[in-house]
Amino acid sequence: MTEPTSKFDNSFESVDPLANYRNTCSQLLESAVMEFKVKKVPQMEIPTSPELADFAYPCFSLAKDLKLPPQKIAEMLLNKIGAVENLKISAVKGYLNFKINLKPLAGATIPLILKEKQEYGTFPNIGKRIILEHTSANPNGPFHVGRARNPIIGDTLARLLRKVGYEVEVQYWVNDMGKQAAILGWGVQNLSGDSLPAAGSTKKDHELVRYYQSAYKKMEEDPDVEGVITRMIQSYERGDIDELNKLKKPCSDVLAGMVESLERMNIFVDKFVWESESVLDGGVDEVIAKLKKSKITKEEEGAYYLDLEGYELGGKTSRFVFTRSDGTSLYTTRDLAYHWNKLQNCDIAINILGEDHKLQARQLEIALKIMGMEHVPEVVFYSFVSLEEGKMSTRKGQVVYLDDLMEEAAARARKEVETRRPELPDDKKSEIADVVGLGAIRYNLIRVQPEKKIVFKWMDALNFEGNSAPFVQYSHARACSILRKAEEMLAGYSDYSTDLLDSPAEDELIRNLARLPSLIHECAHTRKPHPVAAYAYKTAALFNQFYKDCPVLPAESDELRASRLALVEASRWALAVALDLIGINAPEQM
RNA sequence: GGGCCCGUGGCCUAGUCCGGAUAUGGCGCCAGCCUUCUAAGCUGGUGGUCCCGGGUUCGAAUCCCGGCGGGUCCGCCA
Repeated sequence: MTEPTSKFDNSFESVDPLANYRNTCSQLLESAVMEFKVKKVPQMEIPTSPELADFAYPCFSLAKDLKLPPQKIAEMLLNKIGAVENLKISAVKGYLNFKINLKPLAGATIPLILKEKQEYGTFPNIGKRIILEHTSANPNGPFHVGRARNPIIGDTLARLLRKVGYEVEVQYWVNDMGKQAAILGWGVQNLSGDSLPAAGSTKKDHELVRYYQSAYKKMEEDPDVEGVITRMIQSYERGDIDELNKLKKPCSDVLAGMVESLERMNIFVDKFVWESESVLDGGVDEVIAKLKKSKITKEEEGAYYLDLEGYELGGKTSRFVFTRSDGTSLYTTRDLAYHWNKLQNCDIAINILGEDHKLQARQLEIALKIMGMEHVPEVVFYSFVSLEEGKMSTRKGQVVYLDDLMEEAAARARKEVETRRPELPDDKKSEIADVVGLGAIRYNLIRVQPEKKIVFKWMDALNFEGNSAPFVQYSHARACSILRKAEEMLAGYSDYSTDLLDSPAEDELIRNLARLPSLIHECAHTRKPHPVAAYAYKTAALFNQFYKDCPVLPAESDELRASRLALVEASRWALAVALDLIGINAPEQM
């Protein structure tokens, strides 16, 4: 199964306004370089600042081969290529620069966006199926912010992958076995709600986590309780269906509360797969049987493990234990069964995991290969969100719950709306506050590359200015406001001419709008969500610039007004598309 | 002890894979801009040993080696 490379393959003219130009430039470049008779496939790059060029080729390495100054090479290439329609090619400081003329670019980009609207940047179906697993948090209590990064990265990637034409199924693997499920189950069966501290919310996850916390404490204090819990674990791991069903109920209740939180964040799961299913349907037994046949499988006191000595896993790890002495399975075994099954039902499996799972993911991969699975899951790892005081911990009370963060964000946004738009009806205010507040949270957690750790600060999470979701949403709302007013004054723009858009602000904005499809393509295929946030911000900033420099409704002529209105609408859709990809709603007013 | 990841102005951050054009932007701070389409905005200024030391190269934030600091992992837990 070969993935399309991150290099663009130029077959998407109808989706990407830059595709034709990129194709042409690289062909011109390639044939010109070929004349030097060097074996080199020149790679174009996107220059740091867009005024310079849309594509550029640095001539330094060629200069070395030919023993000529880079600038000289650039000039020679320029001469060989000569004049090309719609392109301005120049040789500057050792670079061969290709700049697309604004008029043809605007003429290709704006009508395309106006036609596609929300579908701008949507690529044709690839005919491949992806199962993307994200979150899979234990259902024993509400989400805290430390865990929120997982669903946010996962959901954004799912949106990106769908946008470039994959069929994506999002799965959440529910850990309903394990010790934490037994503790929760014991708590619900043996504790009365009155004896517990009041819940911070009426949501099921917040209510039930009290049983978990209290049961955990009792288990630590009382060996009898621990004994009971251990027996519960043993019986359901042997496949005791009654015991499992008893435990599944509270898990499922907690999960319902967690899902509510996810949905409020615009995150939707297609399928929940229960860990216990892999035991009940024989999947785990199958895995154990397969692994036992491996040459590197060893046994010690009845427990079976893979001897991974030769795999260079680092540290002191060399064993992957897949059955206990009593023959029952471990979490990793069940995870293996889940993945065995999952991989059979998709072309590509992607998992979003915390960096603490790196070793485990590697072991899983090795075990899958030993079992004869030819493809293994791709994993996107992320670092943790911690507090300034340190790691988040539910038991130490050192947590910020996602629900509380969402409430606070919405409340803060509500206050802003109240002062800015006092005339709006109440429900409209609330609606805007929600969209802005929750957008700020998602934006803040997706804008940083996943491998960097994040220290949670209320000030950052609730930032409504600068590099933030509300900044982008505000630009979108401004665009919508102009369009609304245009409609009121019946200023249609069917006879606009993109040729009239030639100020510097318009130029930069249009070039940026044209880049969106290739950005989407790149981000999806490299599995990097964070540049989408940067793009949304950049587009909003350029739109604000345009907004300030180029009066739309008060434009000097009807034709100019019509043309600018077209650009406003195109910008509006690009902003909406980018926001949607990061799961943020684009309000029409705020 | 070993493996993996991170280390860019006071704070946050892009760029790092694939080395090149004056290192991207935000927050903060300072000075301006609301009688023209929403000031959650715009303009200008301030601020950098790209953790440190070597090496490779015409050229290193980027590649290699060695340190330092932080995160994370190394269970018959999940």
